[in-house]
Amino acid sequence: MTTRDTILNLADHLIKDKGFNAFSFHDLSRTIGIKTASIHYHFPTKTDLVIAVIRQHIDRFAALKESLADKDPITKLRGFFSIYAQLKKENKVCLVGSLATDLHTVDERIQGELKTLAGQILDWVTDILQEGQEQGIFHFDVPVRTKAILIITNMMAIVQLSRLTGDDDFKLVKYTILEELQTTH
Amino acid sequence: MTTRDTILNLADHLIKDKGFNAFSFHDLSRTIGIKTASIHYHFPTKTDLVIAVIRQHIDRFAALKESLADKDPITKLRGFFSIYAQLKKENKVCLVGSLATDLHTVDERIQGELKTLAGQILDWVTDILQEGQEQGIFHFDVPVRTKAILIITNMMAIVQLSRLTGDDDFKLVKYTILEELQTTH
DNA sequence: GTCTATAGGGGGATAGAC
DNA sequence: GTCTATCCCCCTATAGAC
Repeated sequence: MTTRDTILNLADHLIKDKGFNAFSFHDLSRTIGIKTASIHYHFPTKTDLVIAVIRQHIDRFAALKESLADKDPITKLRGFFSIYAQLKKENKVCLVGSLATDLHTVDERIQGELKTLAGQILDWVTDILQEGQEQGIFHFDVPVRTKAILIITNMMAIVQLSRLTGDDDFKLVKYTILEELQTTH
Repeated sequence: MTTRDTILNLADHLIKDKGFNAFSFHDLSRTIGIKTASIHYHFPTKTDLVIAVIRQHIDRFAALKESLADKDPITKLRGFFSIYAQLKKENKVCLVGSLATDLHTVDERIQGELKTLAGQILDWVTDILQEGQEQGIFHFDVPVRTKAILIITNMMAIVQLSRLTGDDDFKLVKYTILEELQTTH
């Protein structure tokens, strides 16, 4: 792995573990074993680094969506949930939630990139739910975009809240959503 | 209002606006019009200040619960939602969400206090849902504590996510939850 | 690409005068 | 209770050698 990618992945980890304002070039430097000045060669500013982190998420998200394109809606939704399951396993929160709470402290370029990522997530979950509803697999009474927001907010916040109420609450939420979607009311 | 309370309320505002690691004694100093050294007279350390902020939330939450004790479950739930509606109005996020994302960067005493607040919130919403279900006003198929977690996570995260997807999404979520709870499936 | 050295600012906290 | 003065540390970022 290139040094650039090592920095990128570690920054990604740190933002989801500690938040934007708590992670420093020294954190990266110490762990990777290069000096902070060297990091600036790969990413001129902290803003540039965070933008690259978000873009990596956008790319990986698109790749996940693509890899599941011909699967059934349940498999797609499980694929979406696996992102958060991995976060929970590492006791991290999601990038969108982490940066959204810090939104008023970051560069406008970061805010713009984050809106792109959030829009992409919302669009994909909306598509999955739409497809499942049309196939008679998912059942819900509210507009599909609204249902997508409800599910995304459940995921976003349970990785945060379960840090306080108990780690098992993540699986509880995940399974409940999957069950509830497939139940005929 | 005492200087102590002024500091407390401003710190509360800043944590929900910018996050724990982004707000400084200088922010407080500049706005209030006293020097940073004077703030340490009222709160020896930043940790002490944040703990006082959380305790104020615990007290106000208990007061809200008490003031609605003899009301119907729908009124109680609307009262709970009004906390987040006020946050959304000011484009802030909730204290629990803000500090949960920064959890690994704060003192253990803060973590403990925050767990108390989260537990209190979960208990109250669980009680409200239980009462509504027993009265035949609310309808849901999952365990009552689970349903409480789903609703709380919707609220926690929609104040974050709607910073990115659009402020109107808050009301959408609020009304959808209230409608869905009262719908017979 | 990575280093040393350093600039320039901001952070929380304390001592002691008033 | 609030002030001035100060300490010491951490932060992002840059210049220039290697």
